[in-house]
Amino acid sequence: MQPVLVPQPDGSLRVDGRRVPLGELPSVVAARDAAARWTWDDTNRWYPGLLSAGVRVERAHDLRLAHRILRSSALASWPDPDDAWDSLPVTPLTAVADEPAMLFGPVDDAARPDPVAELARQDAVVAGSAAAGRLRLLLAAESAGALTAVEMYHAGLPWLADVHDAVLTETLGPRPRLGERPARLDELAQRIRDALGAPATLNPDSPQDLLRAMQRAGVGARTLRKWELEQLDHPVVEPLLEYKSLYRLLTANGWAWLEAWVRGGRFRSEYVVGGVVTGRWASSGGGALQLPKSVRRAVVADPGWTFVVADAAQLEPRVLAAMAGDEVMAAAGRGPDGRGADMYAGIVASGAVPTRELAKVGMLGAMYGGTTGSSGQVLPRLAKAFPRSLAFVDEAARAGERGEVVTTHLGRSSPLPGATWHETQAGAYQDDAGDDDVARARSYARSWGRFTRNFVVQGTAAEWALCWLASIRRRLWALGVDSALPDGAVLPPFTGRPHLVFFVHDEIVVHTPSSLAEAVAAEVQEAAAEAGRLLFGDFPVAFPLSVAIAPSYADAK
DNA sequence: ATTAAAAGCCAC
DNA sequence: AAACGTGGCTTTTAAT
Repeated sequence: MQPVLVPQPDGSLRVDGRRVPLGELPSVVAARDAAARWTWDDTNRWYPGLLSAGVRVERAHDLRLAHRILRSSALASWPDPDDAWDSLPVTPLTAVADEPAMLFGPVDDAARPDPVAELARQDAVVAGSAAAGRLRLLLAAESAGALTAVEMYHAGLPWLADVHDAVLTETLGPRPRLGERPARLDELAQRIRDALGAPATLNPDSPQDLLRAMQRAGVGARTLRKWELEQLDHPVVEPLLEYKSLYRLLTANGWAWLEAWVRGGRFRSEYVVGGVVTGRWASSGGGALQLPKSVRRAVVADPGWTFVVADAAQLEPRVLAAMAGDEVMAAAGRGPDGRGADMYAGIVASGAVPTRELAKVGMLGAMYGGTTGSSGQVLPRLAKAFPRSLAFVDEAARAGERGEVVTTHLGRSSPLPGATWHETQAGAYQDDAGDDDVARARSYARSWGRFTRNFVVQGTAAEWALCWLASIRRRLWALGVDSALPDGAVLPPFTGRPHLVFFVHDEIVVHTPSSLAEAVAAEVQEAAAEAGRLLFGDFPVAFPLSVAIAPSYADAK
């Protein structure tokens, strides 16, 4: 049930006691029953090659990812000092997929630690935990996430380069020759110079030059931040803000981006599972997690296909309510029919605060540690209406201020503050400590408290999202039908079935044959309910989604 | 010439 | 209104 891939010195693998030449791995995997949990050092190292060979894996155990969680979890006690598993690098997907000869990467790496021993060690650590069930769920979800991330890279996000190019041309003007400024930016640069009475040599791309020119013109700006410029009353503000906005589009998602990251009608950015301390995913290359709304028009489904786009509404406050056991706040998120409604509207309906906007900034402030402005002002009212949730995040913040570890619902623990932090705290208790030493220590402590306050919520929301993803992935596969080509050949994974193509923290995009879109939408809904049950059992918290079916990502929002 | 930091904006 | 969490990425500018 749990075959382990053990790299051998001769470049082959040992699986279930049998020697398997690398080239035979796909057929060995394909021959096993679907319940097998494939256990390996690094999903990124083995799974891309399997997918390329047309073999999908249902379940996996990623030893590297599991190790990272267990090593620092406060819900487990790890028996050994640091070893090779603590510094095992993740295999970059680009290294595996770009080079067919490297389908599985090099295997004869003597430094690779023993996966069989590591699995036994991890099993023992989990079994010895008082929260073994939660940890098992977390490890399973993390590993399923690793499979999903590789599959999304394999499939890619459908991307029409000509639509992207049209967006750029409409906004910036036609693509200029190398080193030249697009027409629209050029006009704005001239308007900026005119408004400042600056010479033609003024380059708005140089913050130094620009700020100096603005000071000479008496604009009164101290920085070039957008929000600060918006406060000013000067003719340069409007063209400058426009320039900055277009410049951003050009440099971050312009023609160069298009050429670098879009190939064959697909955008591929590598997801880094667990790449954020809280357990959120990071991404590498192309900035998948910051795709600006302006270019999402280019995300267009294949002919005959469409997208199901879903995002979890107010995920973090719902997660907070559930982990804090706050029935009152959970009720505010269930709505009149009990199936889930706008949580901020529910908070208003409860009488705690007068407007939705205040409910929103107040809850965000509670989860981020905000103290100023309208957010700070409504906190006392929220604390009175929802004492359990507010006390929960406050306790996480206090633990952080004391330099302690906090832990998510399933058992991912925060790191400890570094040496500088401790030195600063110690500095406040020196005999010769001045007011500034004490203030700095307090500021550092508060800052770490904001981190731990947010960690428990963001981290548990990431766990919910992992379970959601895993459930969607499994349901889509079960829903799918194997498409056969006219000659009877079966299409490889994901070329004929609905599949995940995008994920950002609390939002997913499924690329699906149009005929299955409604069924996919229903499964995505079911998966959200399942994720809630997996994490919080019978606790009555709702996780409603907003779901849209549209052939373009931009139209789904 | 190369690297690192700083500033700023994008996403959630 | 502008301090209040997690990141990636690009450019300019300073440092080596």
